[in-house]
Amino acid sequence: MMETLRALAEPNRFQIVELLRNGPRPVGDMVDRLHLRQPQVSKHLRVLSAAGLVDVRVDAQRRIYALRPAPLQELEIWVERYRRIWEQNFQRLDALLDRMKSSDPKVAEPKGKKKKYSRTKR
Amino acid sequence: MMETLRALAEPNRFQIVELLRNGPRPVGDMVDRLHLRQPQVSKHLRVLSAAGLVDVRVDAQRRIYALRPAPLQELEIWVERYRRIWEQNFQRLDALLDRMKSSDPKVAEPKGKKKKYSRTKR
DNA sequence: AGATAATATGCCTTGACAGGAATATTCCCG
DNA sequence: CGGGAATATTCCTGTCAAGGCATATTATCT
Repeated sequence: MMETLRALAEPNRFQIVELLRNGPRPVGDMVDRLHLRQPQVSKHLRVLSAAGLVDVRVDAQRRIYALRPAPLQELEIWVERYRRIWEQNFQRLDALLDRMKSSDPKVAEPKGKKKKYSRTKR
Repeated sequence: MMETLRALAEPNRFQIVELLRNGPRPVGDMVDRLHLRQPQVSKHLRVLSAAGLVDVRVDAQRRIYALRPAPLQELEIWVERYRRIWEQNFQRLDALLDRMKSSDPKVAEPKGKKKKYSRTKR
C-alpha cells in the first residue's frame, strides 16, 4: 500500500500507469509517447515492478509491460473505507468524540465556550 | 491528484490521515498517538493542508484538524477508472491492440512466433 | 503582566531519489 | 559471426524533502 503510493506519486510513473491502462506496451512505445529518455523509463518501470504495479512479458528483445490489478484494487479498497466521511457528515459525532477523548474529568461542557487542554507532557 | 498522492506517500502523513478518519483531532493528540515530535507533525499537517487533505479549526490555542473529503473522492474516482482492467480480463484485446499499434504493414501474424520491432529512432 | 500550554517556523544536516550520459546485455537477422 | 535494435544497468550529480532542535507565536489563566 505504501509502496503503491510511493510509486504512483512520481509524475512520470503516474503517466506510465495511465498509459498502461489502455493495455500492455513495450518500453520503446512509452519512450516515444511520454517524451522521456529510455533509461529513465526503464528505471521507472523497475520501481513500478518492485511495487507490483506492472508485469513483464518478454517478446524477443522487447519487454511488454502490463498493469497488475492487485495493488490498484487494494488502493480502491483503502479509499473506500473513507466513504462514510462524506456520506454521513459526522459533525455531531465529532464534538462527542472530542469530549470523550479529553482527559479532563469534567466531561460535561461548562457554559464557557472554550475547553481545557488535554496534553500534559512535552 | 498528483499532490494528493505525494502527500499520502509519506508514511507519517499516511498515518495522520488514518487517524483523522476517526474524526477531527488536535495536533497534540496526534503527537501522542503517533510517537512523533510536535514540529514534524505540524510540518506534515502543513503539507496535508496544502494538498487540501485537511482543514483547520481554531479552538483556543489548539488547532483541530479534520479530513477534507474532496481529494479522497477524486482519488476514488481515478482508481475506479481502472476497474475494467480486472473486471473484464482483456488478454484477447491485448493481442489485438498489439497488432494494431504495430507499424508493421503486415498486420496478420505470420507463422513465425515473433513480431518485428516498432521503434525506428533512438 | 507573567507563566505556561499548544502550535508553528526557521535553520541546518542528511539521505533518498530522479535525471543525464555512457555502457552492458540480450536478442534477432542477414 | 557481425551488426544493430531494444532494453537494462551503472555511475555521477543535483535537488528536494524529512528529521532534529531551537525559537517564535498565539492564546489562556491566575
